[in-house]
Amino acid sequence: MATGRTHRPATRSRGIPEATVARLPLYLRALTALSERSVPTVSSEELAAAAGVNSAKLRKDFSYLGSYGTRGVGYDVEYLVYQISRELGLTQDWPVVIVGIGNLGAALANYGGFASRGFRVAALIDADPAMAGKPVAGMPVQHTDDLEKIISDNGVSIGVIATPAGAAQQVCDRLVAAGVTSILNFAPTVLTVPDGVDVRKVDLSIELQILAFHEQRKAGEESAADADAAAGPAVTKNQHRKGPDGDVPAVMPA
Amino acid sequence: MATGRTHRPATRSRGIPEATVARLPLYLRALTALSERSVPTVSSEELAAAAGVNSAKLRKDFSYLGSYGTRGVGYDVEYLVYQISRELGLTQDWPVVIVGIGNLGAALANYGGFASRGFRVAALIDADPAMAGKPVAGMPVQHTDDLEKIISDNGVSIGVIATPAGAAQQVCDRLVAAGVTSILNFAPTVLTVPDGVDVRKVDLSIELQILAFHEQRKAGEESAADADAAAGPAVTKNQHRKGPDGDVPAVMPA
DNA sequence: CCATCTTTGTGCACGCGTTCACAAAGACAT
DNA sequence: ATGTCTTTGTGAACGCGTGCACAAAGATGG
Repeated sequence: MATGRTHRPATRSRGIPEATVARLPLYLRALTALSERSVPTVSSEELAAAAGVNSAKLRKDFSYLGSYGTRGVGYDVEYLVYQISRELGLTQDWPVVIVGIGNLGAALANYGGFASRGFRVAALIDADPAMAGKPVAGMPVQHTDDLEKIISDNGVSIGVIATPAGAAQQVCDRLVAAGVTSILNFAPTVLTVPDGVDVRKVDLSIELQILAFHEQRKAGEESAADADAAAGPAVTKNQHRKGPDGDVPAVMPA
Repeated sequence: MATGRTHRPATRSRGIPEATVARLPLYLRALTALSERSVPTVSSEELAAAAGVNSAKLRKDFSYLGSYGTRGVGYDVEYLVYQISRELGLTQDWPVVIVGIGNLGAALANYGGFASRGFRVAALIDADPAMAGKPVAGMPVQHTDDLEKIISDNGVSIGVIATPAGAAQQVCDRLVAAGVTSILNFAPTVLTVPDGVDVRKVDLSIELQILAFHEQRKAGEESAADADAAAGPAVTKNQHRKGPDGDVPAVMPA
């Protein structure tokens, strides 16, 4: 017995499944596009195609929000845009700070998608004194020393971490201590946060590695038996069977 | 209908669950850190803590790869690093191209995490003639016209799309036609690709919106006051009907 | 007003992923 | 060698997410 049970049943979403929440922005984007083209109504089938999901899934997702459709007709685009926006909390303004104004941080600061939908970059923060005052995306970079004051003055509750991995946890701790309760982490590290703080991570390296896995698998299927020719000492350890896979693992580095 | 999209029942991983594959890079990172500190072995409990996952989950994940641990001791760090690397296909070199060298594309080009682990930026491609030849991350940007040639000359099978949303599908089509079978998409669009092509998307805006949802929920729990009748226009489902187009729907919030 | 047609909303079944809990396996001390 | 102790590997239960398939709801036309 190692640790006591601090079992949280995850986030108690107001009845809306997490998987559904993750798709709402997708629907919202598709709906916004329709709205701009002045399309009045849309069927679940059409909208699902535009969002790249199954239509049954879409209908079930919407059912968690309430009954906003009209049978025989479909969904009112404008109405749905509003409902989803409200559900996602996009009808209010969310000031965010970006910490770590390197290449990525600067790119994020310039990213239009931020401001487009309820999010406003309240401040850019960097630890490098040479960056202080320097304008990025039409906004002066501020020094990390003022982090706490910036957070509290602007009522920031969402922070974006784009620092090197080594600084991420420290920055995270300061953000949380200053009152930030949601963090979007671009640094390749596992962040530890107290209960009640949400962390989402975006990791370019991980995404690429997942792609590489599938890519390797695809390559291995077409021309089977050519990538395993690597030499290596025979290992008595792996006498396990791996199922129907014809893979022959037998290599181990010293 | 226009798109006859065949929906994939996910990828048919050769026995290794997709969820496990997605965690392997996480384990690999933690193991690499241990390796650099010359730690010889690690228990599932320790490694799980470092990777931020449940230890039982980690053991089950590893069980899909084979029996690489020693009971009573743990896992050999070096051995596991190698096994996971091999499983992910990181023992070989993956040339990638980045298309769309704006702020984000440039940031990606400079991102160290790319080159660190089997991935090599083979080329930077942009549609802007003014960018052509300009060095970014010590590498000259090439024009979109040469995309097909670049792909085939370098044997690129992984492409990164960092273009504006409007250009993404077109770029995607050209990449796929040229032989790319894995795409990492940063453009806020749903990409349609033929069977056999993997697409992973990274969407900053979506991540923020998901955070906003939880943030709103957190705020709403503390001060349960305005949830429904907030700023919503007085429109009910049945009354709401947009007449003939021309009228501006009055459903949008401030 | 009734029939028909379209599309939503959802009950249900199934499969995947997660977690628990424990037996088996090996290290280590005596 | 034998017993004890640690840690793995996994069977089994459970819960969530997905997709099918269909009844209910409403529009539309006669």
